[in-house]
Amino acid sequence: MKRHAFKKRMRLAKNSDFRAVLARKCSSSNGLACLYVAENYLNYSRFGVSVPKRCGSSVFRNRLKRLAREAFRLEQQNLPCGRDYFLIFTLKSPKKATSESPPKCGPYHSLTFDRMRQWLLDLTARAGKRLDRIQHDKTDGCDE
RNA sequence: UAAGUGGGUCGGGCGGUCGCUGGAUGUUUGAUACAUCCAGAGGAAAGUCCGAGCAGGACAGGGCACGGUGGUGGCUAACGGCCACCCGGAGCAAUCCGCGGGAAAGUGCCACAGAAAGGACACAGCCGAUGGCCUUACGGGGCACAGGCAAAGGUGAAAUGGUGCGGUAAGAGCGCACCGCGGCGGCGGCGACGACGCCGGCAGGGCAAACCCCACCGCCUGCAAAACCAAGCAAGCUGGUCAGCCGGCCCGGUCAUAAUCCAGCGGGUAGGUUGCUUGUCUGCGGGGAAAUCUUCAGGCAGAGCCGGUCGGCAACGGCCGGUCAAGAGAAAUGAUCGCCGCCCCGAUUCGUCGGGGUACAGAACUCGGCUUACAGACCCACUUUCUUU
RNA sequence: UGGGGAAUGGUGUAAUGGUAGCACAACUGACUCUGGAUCAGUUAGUUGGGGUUCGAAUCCCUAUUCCCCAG
Repeated sequence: MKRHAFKKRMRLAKNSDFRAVLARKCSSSNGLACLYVAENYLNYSRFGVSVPKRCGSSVFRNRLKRLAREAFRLEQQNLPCGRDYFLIFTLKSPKKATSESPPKCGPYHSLTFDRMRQWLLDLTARAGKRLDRIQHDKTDGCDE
């Protein structure tokens, strides 16, 4: 039976952890969210989410975080091990509902769990590829 | 039957799979991991508009300043909250709305318009009965000198009570009727106040959500408060001692004569535990060397909730019984699937089928309120109208 | 989380309770062969909802949005 646990130690918790991931400067984006990757040299991966206030109400921001964590929990077997991931939601949610547009037509509100899973796979693949390339260049540089 | 008013309750349900947080037990480890059991968001958790608890300010006192409240009586730990009543306004009514003390303590403002916005009757004006002067055909006529008057003044939100009749030279509460207003008296009410009777012909405009006055209340800061542990930097510089602190001022109080004090600069950490989620006692058991910690069971105390009963119009209070106790910390309370509810749309062989929707919103020290947001569902009481009896 | 403050044309800002003003921008016209500059004119405003007042940008209540500070 597969384990799909997402324990406390697999979360990015401290401010220094988040700063370290951002300082690695290896990211990919699809216009709605942005994923940063860094090596952590552990035998498991860690994950953190940041949802700015402009994305919506508190309830909705909570839902975004839960969806992202759930996607990571179910997909972590297919991801390379020993890395820190930091997902940032970047897009601004539409303001108060006008008579023209109902309030729940933003790009995030039509988001389902399956699409979030697709996002995560896509972003992690692209960012991982970049990380590999940076690593390769660096080791080459060190060899010289 | 239709329309409406007020109050209250709920705010999807069941099951499968995979997960998260806290606690207990068991196995285990260098940190830990795994298994079982139990518990795990709301009526507004929200806004942060008030009031308390709690913590600190060395003591936590008084006055001033400043701020808040503002009909009366009650409830409450307290409140700007709640209940009942009074007054004013809206509505046919149920009912709703009102920061609703003082303008005769003082100051200020009242633009434009208007004679005038509070100072007189100054301006403009009316009359000139009475007295005076002139004239006369002796019937009277004229002048506006004395004097009388406050009605009328294109205004304005507001103009020295209003309407009507009488009255007069012209007028006027000058007189009368009704309405308004003020004072007095006893009566009803705890009181705000009310109704009645008598008297007064009428005081003297509005604004206090302008300053202010009166009454009452309020020390200040806030769990990122505060305490402890660990790590780490520095042990330096400047100023003070008649100081400094009690956050504005005074009284009063306190530490205290010089560092191990205070303030500022510089430097360094920004990790953990407690606070923190009912409290306390007893019993059995478990951990620990001990202090002590803790599961479970029972009792007690509570400002939680529900039901009953008593007092009260009610808010609320007393008694009895039952029930429930979330505790995260880059921040848990979830994701997905199936079935069933409810609403809408389209088909319908009236058996159903398909599609869509199911609100507002997420605890952060804890309570009592207020305000704001909200798909829908249900209950109770009442008012008006229609129909029937 | 706690504290403090603000909201005025598209933008930046003034206004003792009494006609909402100024500058830039936009538009129109004049000047010019055309554009710029200049001149003349126009449009467009007190964050929403209540209340006090004869009358609120201003005073009071309430909601919304934004900004600053502490750590």
